[in-house]
Amino acid sequence: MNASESITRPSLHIELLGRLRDLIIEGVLPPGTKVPERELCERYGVSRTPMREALKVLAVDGLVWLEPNRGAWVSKITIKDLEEVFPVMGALEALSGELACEHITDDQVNAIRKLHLEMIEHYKLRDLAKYFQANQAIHEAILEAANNSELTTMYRSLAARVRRTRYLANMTDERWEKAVEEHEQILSALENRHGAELAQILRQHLKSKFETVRNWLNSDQRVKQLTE
Amino acid sequence: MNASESITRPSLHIELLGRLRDLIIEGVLPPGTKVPERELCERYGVSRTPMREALKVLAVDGLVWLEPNRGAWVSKITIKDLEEVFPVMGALEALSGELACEHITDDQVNAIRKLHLEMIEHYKLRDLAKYFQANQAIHEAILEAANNSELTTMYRSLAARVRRTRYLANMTDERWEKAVEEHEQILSALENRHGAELAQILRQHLKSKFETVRNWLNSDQRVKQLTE
DNA sequence: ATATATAATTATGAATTCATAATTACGTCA
DNA sequence: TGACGTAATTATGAATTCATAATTATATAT
Repeated sequence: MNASESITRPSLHIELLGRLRDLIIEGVLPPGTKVPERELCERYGVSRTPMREALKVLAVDGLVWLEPNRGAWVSKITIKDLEEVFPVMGALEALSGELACEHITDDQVNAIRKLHLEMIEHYKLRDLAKYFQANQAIHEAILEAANNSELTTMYRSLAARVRRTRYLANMTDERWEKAVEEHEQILSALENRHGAELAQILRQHLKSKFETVRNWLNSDQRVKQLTE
Repeated sequence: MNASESITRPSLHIELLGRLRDLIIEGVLPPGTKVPERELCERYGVSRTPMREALKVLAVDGLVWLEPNRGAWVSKITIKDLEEVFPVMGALEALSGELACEHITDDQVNAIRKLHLEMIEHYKLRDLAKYFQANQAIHEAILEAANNSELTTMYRSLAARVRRTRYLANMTDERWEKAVEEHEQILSALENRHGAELAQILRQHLKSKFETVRNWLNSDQRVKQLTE
């Protein structure tokens, strides 16, 4: 018997996990705020049990902070946190580049090239939101090509935490241009299956991104918003 | 007011998390077995609520598998899983080497040298258990010197999963000798703060380890034990 | 008015309860 | 005997309840 077709309703805490993660990543629940447990339970029509199970998982993921007997709080993002997260993300991204070059098919390269060209269009039109979307899709496609689910899980978990910094608003024209140039190199390395080179570029690419985030975090109002 | 001294009792699910993790890593609960929820609740004198919270967290960690409406099962380890885990561990270990070389103090190097010499003694006496213990302590010390809590968390989570393969029994004399040689290089690179070199050695070191594990997994009875 | 002590309220952590799904035991019939 | 269907049992998922910790409101004294 093959169990792959068996009908399984996902449990409530798994469903909630997705919703809560989105609320935090999208910034609906901003860093530093208390997670309104009762309110969320009412909103999603569930009892506290699955909600609290989901919160425990999010705590391990680093998106919320559990204060014993005082409830759950949305994690703040400090510069120190990012200084720790980025090198790890860099290592994972470099690995994803290496593995992608080993496994990637021509079809997958073509798909990425298509995304790349779309991204360039968005860049030319200075459509930051769409640029960002295409950008993210490219990195996801490389991850997909790397074909390593452990890597994917870990990378996504870190990416989610960085994403909610919404650093994009702080992207300078100069930085943007550089990012696009780096993406040309990324595509080229992928096309030629130059794993080591791609790893190196992706690391550099992420380092530049970190600088953007760092600048963003250093601007006064942002520091307030995220760390108070 | 400084909250650093405030008294906080850890919640039950956190306590349980540690106990359960140990039970799985130590092999008391072998891969593929059902997690005896009721039994464990009685054993630790807790209700099902915190126990189930802990299981949800372990599921995210990859140590247990939750089958909807059928309970929790200790995750099996397949060769395919390890083929995914090892490259990721390699990348993380390489990073830990790089970062350690940037930050490590002379005291820390001395401590590692001491551990290294102890390890060599255990090797000469062919005391596998003690050798393994010292070995693990060295890798932990490098991780400590890297001074990156994100990295530490991720590395430990993967290391725990690999550790429970108990591959050591399968270590050949030849392999053991090679491992010791690699450790000489590790110490030397650390002493000289050669980050890139250390990263490279650690990656190689882990790759050899993977080969040992792979051989171990390929021996018939082990495959049965872990995957049936 | 401000600080402190006490009471009322609310939120949290965890046990318990309950509905339902899954499993096992039993009985029937070929 | 063994395949099938049904009943009894057990386990699971989630809601509810309950004891206690934390917070807020109120009262008292300086």
